Amino acid sequence: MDLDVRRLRVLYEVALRGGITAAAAALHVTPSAVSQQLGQLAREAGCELLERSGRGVVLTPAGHVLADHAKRIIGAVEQAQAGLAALRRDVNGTVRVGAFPSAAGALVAPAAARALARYPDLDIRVVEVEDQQSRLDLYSGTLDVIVLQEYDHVPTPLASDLDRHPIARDPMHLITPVGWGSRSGRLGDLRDVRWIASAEGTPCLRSTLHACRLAGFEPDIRHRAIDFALTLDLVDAGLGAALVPGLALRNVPSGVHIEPLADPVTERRIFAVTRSRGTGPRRPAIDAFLAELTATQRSDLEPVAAIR
Amino acid sequence: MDLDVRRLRVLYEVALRGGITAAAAALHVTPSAVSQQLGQLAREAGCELLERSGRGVVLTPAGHVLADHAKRIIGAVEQAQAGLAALRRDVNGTVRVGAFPSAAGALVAPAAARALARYPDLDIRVVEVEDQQSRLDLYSGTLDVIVLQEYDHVPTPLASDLDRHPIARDPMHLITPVGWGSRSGRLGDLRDVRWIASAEGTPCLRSTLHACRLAGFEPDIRHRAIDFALTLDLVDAGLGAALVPGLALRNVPSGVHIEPLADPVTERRIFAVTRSRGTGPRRPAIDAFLAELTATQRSDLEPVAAIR
DNA sequence: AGATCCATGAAGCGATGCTACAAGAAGACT
DNA sequence: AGTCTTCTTGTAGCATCGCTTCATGGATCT
Repeated sequence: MDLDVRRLRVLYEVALRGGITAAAAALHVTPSAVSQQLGQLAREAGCELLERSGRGVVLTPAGHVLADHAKRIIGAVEQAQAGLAALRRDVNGTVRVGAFPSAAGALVAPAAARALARYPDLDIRVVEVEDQQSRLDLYSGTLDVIVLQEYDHVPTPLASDLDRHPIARDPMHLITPVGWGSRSGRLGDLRDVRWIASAEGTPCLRSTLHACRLAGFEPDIRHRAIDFALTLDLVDAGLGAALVPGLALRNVPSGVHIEPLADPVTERRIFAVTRSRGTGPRRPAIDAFLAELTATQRSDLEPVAAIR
Repeated sequence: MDLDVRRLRVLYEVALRGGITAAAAALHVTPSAVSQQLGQLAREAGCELLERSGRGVVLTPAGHVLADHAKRIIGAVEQAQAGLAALRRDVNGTVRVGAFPSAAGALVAPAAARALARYPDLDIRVVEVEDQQSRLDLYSGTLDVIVLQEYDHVPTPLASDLDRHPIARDPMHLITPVGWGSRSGRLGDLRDVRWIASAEGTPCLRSTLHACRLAGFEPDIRHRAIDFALTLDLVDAGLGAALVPGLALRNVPSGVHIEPLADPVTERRIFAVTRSRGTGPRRPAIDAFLAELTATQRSDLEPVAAIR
């Protein structure tokens, strides 16, 4: 007669991921188990919650309603745990952090190290994630904190039930082979050279195109690299110029010349996102880690100077 | 790592009933099971939730916090069920109604019969309850609707998370042995006769005393009856007069004379109480029953005329 | 048409939660 | 004081539940 909250969790995950197999993967069980739980839940609810659509399933109206309630219930449970942890006032438990590669290495790792040093009972787990996937994992509780980037001309919309915690501004840098000599950051001087940029559809590529067009030319992109380390290696080999955010400039090859991008300054903003706790405290462990993350010094963002 | 909602239910029940044994009875399990669940919950929570105090247990601060969250979570689950039922728009399931005896017989039973006749899938269960106990059962979900009474000079406080649904006003009647002749409802004429009243501490007794004192005398109470049927039998035997609410006047013995109590009119108000659904619908089944209950005709409240 | 992916069902096994019973602690009664 | 009662907690055993594995049935893509 009563709805089982554990099954509601399963339904919520299915609604989030859009399928039984995906939900099963997120829950670390087999699709069969998910299917059985949903079947039982439908019996408890007294009506069909999802129907087959092609190869997969879609939620019925009742399924959507119930999934929405499930979200609220799961939030209330998490709030209870947070309230309890806040009452104990001790920072422990696990904090799962998802971040894109350059932030993970330059920002999250040091912050995690500081937090772990300060709170011995803390367990921080860093996962490299894709932007889109990370939001699902944040909603489902697989992740507690995600670190996102936002290029200044591409604002990132954020749902109202998520909290935004600014971390840093990360200015773009112009990098060229040392053989080319210094350009003093003038983008316009590089209208006729070969370029290295990120893959189609990435915000980094859009940012590069945006900056070049502002400077009055269309870059001649010859090479594509998603990993900034590869970008640096390509530049080091003299294959072209590139625009790279400062955070990615760690362990720079010796053949790469770096200079800050002169006016107009192009930069990306880096921020953390957590599930919003409408009322009531967040888990102290999460707050402790966020404190370390947002306390990042400006110097951490300019490793260029240290390397040059 | 996660708090189990089923265990939170157990904790909530313990907080409500004030003990493990009482909670176990309400949950229809053995105290041992409750104790084990609480132990497991304490391990999940990471701190003690209750401590022994004398023969029983009391909640620790953490226990109170968690029980409070549990209440919210349970409410959210119930809201989910209500939302689902409202979506199905069909009136079915079980409605458990608690009422004091006279209302149960005169009001609840006919309303339940009408509701059952109109909605074949409905399952209504009427339970005779004590006022105090019924509120706990309402909170814990053992009952969905309780019917309470309120004498006009003794207002009944109601928590903010409960909804009040007025049903009827039930005026008091003056009943005397037929041999005494008609008194035309003047209470002052009966200052020197023997009286029959309810037991110490009952609101009915307070109401009788209040009415007599307003009329300027202290009644000479010789007999005590809680059940109004017994009161009527005692009056029928010529042992005294009594003040009885109209609803109790069913199947009146032939030797009993009934007349409405003249000014000042003393009456009790009868109302139903349900758990408040802050936002979102109530279960259609409960609404359907409430509709029948509040649609009670005035004629139902004056069976006197039909019997006289 | 074959191949692939996804959801669902049946059988079996391990874990979980219950009952029954016993023991210990703290009032209440005589 | 001593005994009784009441309440909670612990242990052993058993039923139920939920998972995995394996197999089946649709639906889409090539």
